[in-house]
Amino acid sequence: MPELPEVETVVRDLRPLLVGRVLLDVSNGAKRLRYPWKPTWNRRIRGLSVEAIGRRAKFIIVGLTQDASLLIHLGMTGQLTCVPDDEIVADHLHLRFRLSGGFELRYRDIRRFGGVEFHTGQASLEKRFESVALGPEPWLMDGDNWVASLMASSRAIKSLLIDQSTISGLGNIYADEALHRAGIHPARQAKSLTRPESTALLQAAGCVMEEAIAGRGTTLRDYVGGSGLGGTHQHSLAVYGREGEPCSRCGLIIIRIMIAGRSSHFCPGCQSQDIGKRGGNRVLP
DNA sequence: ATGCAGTCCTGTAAGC
DNA sequence: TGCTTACAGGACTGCA
Repeated sequence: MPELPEVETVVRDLRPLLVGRVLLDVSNGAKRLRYPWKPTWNRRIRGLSVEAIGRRAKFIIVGLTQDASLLIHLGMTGQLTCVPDDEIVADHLHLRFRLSGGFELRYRDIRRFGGVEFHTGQASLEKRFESVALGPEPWLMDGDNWVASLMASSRAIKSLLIDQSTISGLGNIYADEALHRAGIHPARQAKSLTRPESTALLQAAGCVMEEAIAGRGTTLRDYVGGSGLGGTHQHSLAVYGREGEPCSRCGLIIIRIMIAGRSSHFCPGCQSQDIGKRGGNRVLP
């Protein structure tokens, strides 16, 4: 399930493989994606070449000549890879962009929660981003604005962390990891956090993401990077997916509860329900 | 306005 | 063994 670190890894992998290549053609499968590719785009991409590749939150932006771009979201199981065009074709492959030099940019997505869009002009792209109302990424979030957002919300802090309009890039895995690192119980009301706790949580979110990027992301099920290689950060997770195992910091057994319809993993020792208790203002390695 | 539950989708695993 | 059911969750819709 690609969150910010996985998307960043895909971008970094693809950059040397993709930049400078010309889009020759595209073929798309019959199954409808959440963000569907329109057949009218087929001829419009022909002859455009890749100038840059970047990322905003969990969206990948492939910058093309003539001010055009591809906007890609991987959803839950999306895979964007650049491979030689004779590479074996796997199931659930939805889009194949034929590239110069005998390569293909492939979009594969088992559960079809993602997709690829074509945009022309900066305005079209900006309008698209406005419609999803993305908050800042953790390391760009202003501390005072962050504290204010938390103080204004009676929601569970876990629910706020995965809400892309408040802060972008975190999903279920890294939200659980950030809460554990900051010593905050996921069910705490956002407005119950003290200022030091809020600040520690923001810092923890940034650290967790940076470490995950360094490990090429977390491969639990379907995620692979842009060259098809998986991540290694699953070996470094402190709480996510570790229900019933002892906490590496205090030894208590990690618990899983449901918050806002999502699994939330936490350590009852390190993450107290009580305000300011048990290391709420610490950021530990 | 706010926040929750439901929806989409398929593969995997648990349970009977 | 073979079926049914639950679960995984990013982003969106609809409802209270």
